[in-house]
Amino acid sequence: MTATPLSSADQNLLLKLENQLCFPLYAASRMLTKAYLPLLQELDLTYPQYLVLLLLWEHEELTVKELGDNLLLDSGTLTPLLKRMEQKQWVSRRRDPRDERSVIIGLQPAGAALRQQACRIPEQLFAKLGMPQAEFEALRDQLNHLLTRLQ
Amino acid sequence: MTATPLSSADQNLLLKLENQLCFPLYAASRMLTKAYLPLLQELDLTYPQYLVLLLLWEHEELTVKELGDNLLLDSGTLTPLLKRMEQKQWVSRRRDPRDERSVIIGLQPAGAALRQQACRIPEQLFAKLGMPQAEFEALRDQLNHLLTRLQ
DNA sequence: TAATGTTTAATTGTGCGCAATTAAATTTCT
DNA sequence: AGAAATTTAATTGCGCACAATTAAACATTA
Repeated sequence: MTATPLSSADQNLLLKLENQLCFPLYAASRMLTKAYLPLLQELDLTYPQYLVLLLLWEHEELTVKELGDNLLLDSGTLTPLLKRMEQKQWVSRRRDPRDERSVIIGLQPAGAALRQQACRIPEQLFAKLGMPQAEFEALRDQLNHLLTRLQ
Repeated sequence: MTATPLSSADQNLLLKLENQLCFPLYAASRMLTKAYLPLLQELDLTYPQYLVLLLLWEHEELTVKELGDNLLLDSGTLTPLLKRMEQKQWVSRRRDPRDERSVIIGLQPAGAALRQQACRIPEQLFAKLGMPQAEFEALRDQLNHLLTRLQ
């Protein structure tokens, strides 16, 4: 299969930021994370720390590996992040006695208690967005679909 | 306007990663940037550096402020990034003689020359995605729309 | 069982992102 | 003109992201 050469006019169009998929994705992601900031600051949380808690509120205990598989983050990101969360007494870290390679992350009482205050965040953010529900769900589903393509 | 309380079952649903907008956005953005990596590494570029060049190929000269307005990045991010690009002789940095507060970023020959190799990246990436064109454009347009909401 | 290969976290080093502060230049107001 | 407010970059400090390497634990296989 031979690549068709593009005219330079076509290239000019393709090189514009707004015609690409990646830039709007990159920028919207950062702006949306920024919209979370005031809500998360009340809980002294960063966005990736909030994601870790979302998973732990659902599963109680997860290994670093499992957290990484779910969040698509590696130990280079998670290890220092989890150590900071341990210092704040939100999570615990211990080796799995049945497989000493794995580190099990558990919820401490303070981390479990945060759920009460955090459980309103999704609604608050949805309200802040002021986006029709159908549009919200369509975009979310397309992004989840893209995500499966990218793995 | 009074907030309607949610059932705890509803809250459980809302707190799941895949039901939120932000996580798929955050994860897809990182994974898509990662898909650019092999293409950008051939040019010794990072993704945000590539974005700066996309703008300069179009406009030849832009101030740090204008770059920041376009990319939604501030000087805390751009200043060190542009200094690294200056060291590699891709861009030039000089004060605007008509307004000494502004720093004008221009293209150096090596930076202009990169365009020849980079102009194929958008097509290569689109091919790599293997996504129907209509789906690509719909997602891109929805993200651009979300982006205007978030500004 | 001993050697080989794989899996899992941790570590190291680099480059963003961004809030907060500082300092200089310019604009606006009185 | 002079004072006050605004704009613009740079700096500082912190927390991700992630590639690459290391080391330990476990699994597989000869």
